[in-house]
Parts: sequence; structure tokens; C-alpha cells
Amino acid sequence: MFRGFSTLSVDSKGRLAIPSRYRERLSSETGGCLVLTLNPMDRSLWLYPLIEWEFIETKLADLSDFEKQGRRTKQMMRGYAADCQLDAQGRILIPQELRDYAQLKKQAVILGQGNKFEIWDENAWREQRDQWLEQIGDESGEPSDALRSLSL
Amino acid sequence: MFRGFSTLSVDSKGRLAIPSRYRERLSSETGGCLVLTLNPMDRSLWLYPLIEWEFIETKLADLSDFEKQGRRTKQMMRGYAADCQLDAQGRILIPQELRDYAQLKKQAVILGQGNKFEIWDENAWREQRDQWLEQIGDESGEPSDALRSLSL
DNA sequence: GGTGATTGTGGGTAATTGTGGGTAAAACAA
DNA sequence: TTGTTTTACCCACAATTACCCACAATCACC
Repeated sequence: MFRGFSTLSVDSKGRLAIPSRYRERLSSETGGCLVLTLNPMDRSLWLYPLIEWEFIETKLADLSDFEKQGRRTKQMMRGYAADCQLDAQGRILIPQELRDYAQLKKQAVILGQGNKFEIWDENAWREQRDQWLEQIGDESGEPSDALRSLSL
Repeated sequence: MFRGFSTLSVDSKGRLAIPSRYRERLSSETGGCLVLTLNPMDRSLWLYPLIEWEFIETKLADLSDFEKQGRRTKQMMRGYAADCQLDAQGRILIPQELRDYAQLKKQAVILGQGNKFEIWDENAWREQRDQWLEQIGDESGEPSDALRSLSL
């Protein structure tokens, strides 16, 4: 499971260095093959080791083509999925299209999220975070059943 | 499985270059024989390796002739199916009729979608995409059961 | 606190890839 | 047949990407 937070810079060529603490694991697990795609829920990107992605792909393939939301989710995630490799310096090249989607500027943030990483523009991330913190703290909203029975 | 996104130009002769990362796979699997047809769900095109298409064709043949949607789907997809070959530069020629259907102008977009590719006019694609993303992210709409239990 | 190793960042160069157009062969119409 | 349009094949340029090397900031260790 991946976890943790780092701020990183996206250079002029659109490259982003993966923090070194993850590199060995990534290259041993999948030979450095990764899949980068968009997160359809937020303006951010998801980065999967290839093995994990292939599992996700089977889950997506099971979604019906005749159910609208499912079809679109499938289309988006598969359509924007980009194979990438760590270069000799442990960086990946983020395709222009995905940079635009996540509105990545100079500074980015990478978050370990279990089977994947989430990549945000730094400013966008801070705004979202503050907004969510406010909402969670707001007791007026009803938590779902799953949350209600969750002890952390 | 095909995945990934590219923007490409359709030149004045109606040719479109398949991204090089797919070329080897396409020529080895099927000797570069492809089938291009319309996507009956959207104003876009589907591009299949011949092998995949032949499988699709058997599925279409099984659709009843006495059920309206099925008959139309069959008619459309088979009727507009065009054989094509990669040329020496890895391009395919898109028949005028199909270019018109998908309203392809100068810039196009190609999306890997599992067993096939989807080809869109760039502007049409961006409009659709933004619209769908809004719907996917729209919390007010009820997610389907399939999505509700989906962890990516 | 100084020193050395590691990590993150930037940029140059060479190879690959996408694009456009010229020309010849083929298909079609008159 | 002849003339016209369409398709296939070829070459060439421009932009992008992959690969390499180098520096600077950070961290760990003595």
C-alpha cells in the first residue's frame, strides 16, 4: 500500500520525479511500467503500477455499455490512460493532455492512496483540502451508513 | 487491450496517422488489416483489428431482425464497415462517408478503448468530455449500483 | 557542524514520430 | 478509348520525445 505526501515540481518538459522512497518498489513490481490516467471525480490524476491497472481494467470492462454513467467512466479512464516508464532519474513524463486536465502548473503534489498515487496541482490541492475539512467538520451533513459505523 | 489518448491531424487527403506505439501490435496481430466503422452511440468512429472485427460480426449476426434497435445497429455497423490498411507511414485513409458522419475536420482525437479505438473530431470530443465529466462528478445524481460498489 | 551521499531539478543532443506534399498507378466516368 | 478523380507509395521537414550528463539542495552520518 502506498501512503504519504510529497510536493514536487513539474519541469518545462512536463516531467515529474517520483519520490525515491517509492522507486525501488515500482521498478521491482512492474519493471517501472506505470499507467497514468485521469481521476474522473476530481481534477487530478491517478498513477497505477501496471499490475494494479490491469486489475482495474478488468473491473472497468465489466461495466455495462448500456448504462450511461458506467460507460462514460470506462471511456474516460481507459481513453486517457497513458503508459509511462520511470526514466533514469526516476521521473515520468506527463502527457500534455493530462497536465491540462489536472491544471498542473509548476508545483504539484503526490499522495499515496493505497493501490495508486494521486497527483494534484499544489494550489488546487490546498483549496480542495481546506474546503473538505470545512465540510467534514460541519456536523449538519448526514454521514452515510458506512461512515457512521466506521471507527478510526 | 488498447488504451490511451492522442491528438492527430487529418490531412487534406483524409489520412490519419495511427500513433506509433500501437503500430507494431496492429501489424503483427492482423498483418495491418483493420476495419473502420461508425459508432452508433456517438458521432465517432470505431477502428478494430480485423480479428476483433470478425468476432464483433458474429455477435451482430446474432441480433434479431425483429427488434428495431438491434436491426439498426447491425445495419449501420456492418453497412459502413470499411477495410483499411496501414500505409508505409502508419496511416489509414478514412473514407469520405465516415469522415462526414463523425464530422472530422482538421484535428482529430484517437482513444484506446479495449478491443478497439475510438476516433473523434477534436472539438466534438472536448465538448462531450466536459459534459460527461460534469455528470460523473455531479453528486446529486444517483450512481448506479455497479458504480456505487466500485473501488478504483 | 562538517562531510559525503542521495535526491530533485534543469537542460543539451540525437533519434523517433507526425505531418505535408509530389508523383505514379489505379479506379471511375464520359 | 480518353480524361478526371481517387488512392497508394515515396521522400522530406519539423516537432516531440527519450536518453544522457551536470549541478544544487537536502538529508544522513560521523
